[in-house]
Amino acid sequence: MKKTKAFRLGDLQLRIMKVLWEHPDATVADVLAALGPNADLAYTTIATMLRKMEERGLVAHRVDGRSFLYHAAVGEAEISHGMTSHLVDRLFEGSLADVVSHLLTTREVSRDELRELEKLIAAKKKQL
Amino acid sequence: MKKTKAFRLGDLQLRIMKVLWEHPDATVADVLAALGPNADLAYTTIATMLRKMEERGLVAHRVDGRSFLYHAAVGEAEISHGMTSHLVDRLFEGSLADVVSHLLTTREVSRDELRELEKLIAAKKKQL
DNA sequence: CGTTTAATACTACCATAGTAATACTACCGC
DNA sequence: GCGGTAGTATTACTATGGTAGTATTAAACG
Repeated sequence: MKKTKAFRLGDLQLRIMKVLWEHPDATVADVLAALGPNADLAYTTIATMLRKMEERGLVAHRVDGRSFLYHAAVGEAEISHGMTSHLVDRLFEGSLADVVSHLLTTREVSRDELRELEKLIAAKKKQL
Repeated sequence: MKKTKAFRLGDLQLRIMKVLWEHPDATVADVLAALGPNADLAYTTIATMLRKMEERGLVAHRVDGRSFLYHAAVGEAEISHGMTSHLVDRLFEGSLADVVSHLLTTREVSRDELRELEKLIAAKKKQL
């Protein structure tokens, strides 16, 4: 069993994963560019993070000439699921209703969004 | 402004906060006991964590004889909101529908829970 | 060919979370 | 009053995330 512990991703690591999910086979320079100039990071910072993340099994690379082409080694669904479940379990004891209730009371919600939610729930209901 | 950065709580820290929200004015021994014997931690581990958390402004204490009585210095709502928002923003770009959709597809959901969610949404709708 | 240069590798910090042993200290019971 | 004990204080160590400088190497260009 792998048991990647696919939660516990730092902010930068998650941003890098997002880049790799969208652009597989990215070089260090590609990732740095994709993070945008707002994220004022050194080239070597990204390179180091990618190496550390590869150690952890989050990403992998293949060689292309002198360059490494990195790609995500775990899917977005797995990470999302891991991180979300972790939070829901830790903070709301796994109660779905508690999470949604919390979200509805603490965030700005538009009428459109509410309609969207109703649709989601109706669909799920039919599926049961 | 304090800007407590009220997310980024480790697991143990969150468990301690939960204890203090339920039992204010708890001693180190009280917290340790409340965490249960399953959590096999040393007395000094809790004491150290509490001191570190006090440095960060998460908890505070008052003196009672030789003992410190600890209480939470930030509310449960603030922590929940901070942690949840952080995750929703980082992982789902702030989209409520995306979060709920994800929760519905990745977790076991009972018909009762769905009904509960519908009720929550209906209530919110009326409130707008 | 030799030199610039672009790539990775190595090393080194700092911060925070978690964990705990050890040291100090003051009260309480005898 | 003295010693045990119940507290806190100090110190320390591991792991991980973030950040980046320096070293090395190999390719490319003239």
